Amino acid sequence: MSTPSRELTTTSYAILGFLAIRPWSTYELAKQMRRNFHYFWPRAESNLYAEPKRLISAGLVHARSRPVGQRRRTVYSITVQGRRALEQWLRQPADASRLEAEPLVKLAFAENSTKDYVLENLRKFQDDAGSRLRELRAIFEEYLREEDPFPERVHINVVAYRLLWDHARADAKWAAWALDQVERWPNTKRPQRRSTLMDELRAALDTQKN
Amino acid sequence: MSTPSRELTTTSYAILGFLAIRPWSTYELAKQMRRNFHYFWPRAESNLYAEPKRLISAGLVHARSRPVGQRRRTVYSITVQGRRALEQWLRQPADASRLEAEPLVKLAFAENSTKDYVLENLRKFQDDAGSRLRELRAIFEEYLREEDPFPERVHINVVAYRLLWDHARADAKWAAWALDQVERWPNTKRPQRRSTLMDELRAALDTQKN
DNA sequence: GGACACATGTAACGGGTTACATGATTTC
DNA sequence: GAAATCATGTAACCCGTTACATGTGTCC
Repeated sequence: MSTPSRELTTTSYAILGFLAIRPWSTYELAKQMRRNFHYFWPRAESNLYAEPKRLISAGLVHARSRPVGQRRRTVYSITVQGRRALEQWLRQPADASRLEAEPLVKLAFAENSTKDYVLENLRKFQDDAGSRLRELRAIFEEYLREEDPFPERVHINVVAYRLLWDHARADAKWAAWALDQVERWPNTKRPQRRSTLMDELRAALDTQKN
Repeated sequence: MSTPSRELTTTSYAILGFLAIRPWSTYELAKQMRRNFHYFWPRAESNLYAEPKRLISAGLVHARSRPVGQRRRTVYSITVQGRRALEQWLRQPADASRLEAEPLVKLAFAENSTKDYVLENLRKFQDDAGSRLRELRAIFEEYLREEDPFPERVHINVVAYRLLWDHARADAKWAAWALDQVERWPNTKRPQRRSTLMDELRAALDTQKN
């Protein structure tokens, strides 16, 4: 077995996974990642231009470049070894998912801010959830019109997109509720009556029952 | 105004925010971040030992170290400038939150795996959501017993924790549903009847109505 | 007095980011 | 034929990570 000198990253395997579907040029890959992976594996596009080279030196991918004017376009395809490596990677347990939410960091220190700024922050969060919802709806409707580019993958995508949808929904709902809560604060430094807050906590705990 | 030579990161401001509550030693800070921030701003603990130094060189924090045996313990406190910097940072709009979900990356390439491995992956995801739920419940109950260490911050924490709770709930629910869906796949490469999948999509879209 | 968890870091490396550059293609 | 946008990268920097090292209290 050929151990690659350097460990590949999740991003490498994401590229490899796309190449297992069909050959792509880097730009197409980048566009595809932006469309599909952006919500759960966000990466700067410039980064994606470096990855295939690592895959090549590990022998998992090979490149074929044709001249286009003075430039050349490189199209990558997966090798047999690449498929094996991908399959093997898929057998390892995945790392836990990880959320990085700067809006929550700012909220956590609200005492040092004003209600107006806190509300503004929440509204932005809400807008953001709203646009995710809209984008996902557009994708879903594409599926319903049977215009999805890889119909043989529909079963997988339906399952995966559903989580993104649920997250966006949860975010939107929470934002509306949070906005309402913050409005009830006398100011950022002082809680409202503790008992009403405890009711909210109990309400949350109750949602687990069903 | 004193522009710090190097831009501070969100992690720096997170530390600064804690120091705005009271002075802490680095170790306490690390413990506190692990407890509270771990879910929405995960960072390796070793990283936290470097941050205060940057804050010091920006004049936002000062250190007082006392010997403890042959070592010394350093306790950091926020300066007046530090408070100003924190307040100013809180006024800027926050970056969008960002999810990195390797389990979804693996799911997205399920065609190259087997149902068993896909199911295993989902079960791990489910367990993970379950333990988050349990940990959050423990925290909530601490609040209900009025044993929370910073009662003057309860209003903020209730709002912030509620989002984490909703996410964990959404994850757990999705995992159960996804497990069921995957069971219905003939195999990882072939979808079940398309129309039943489209029904799932429509069901998702319907959730937005209420 | 050995083991073990708690406490406090340092060193080195690298993946990912931002910023920049420039060729090709379409639009008007 | 100018402007805008699509396509294809490179360079440099740095935050965060992993791995390591070692002191301190405490439990038995």
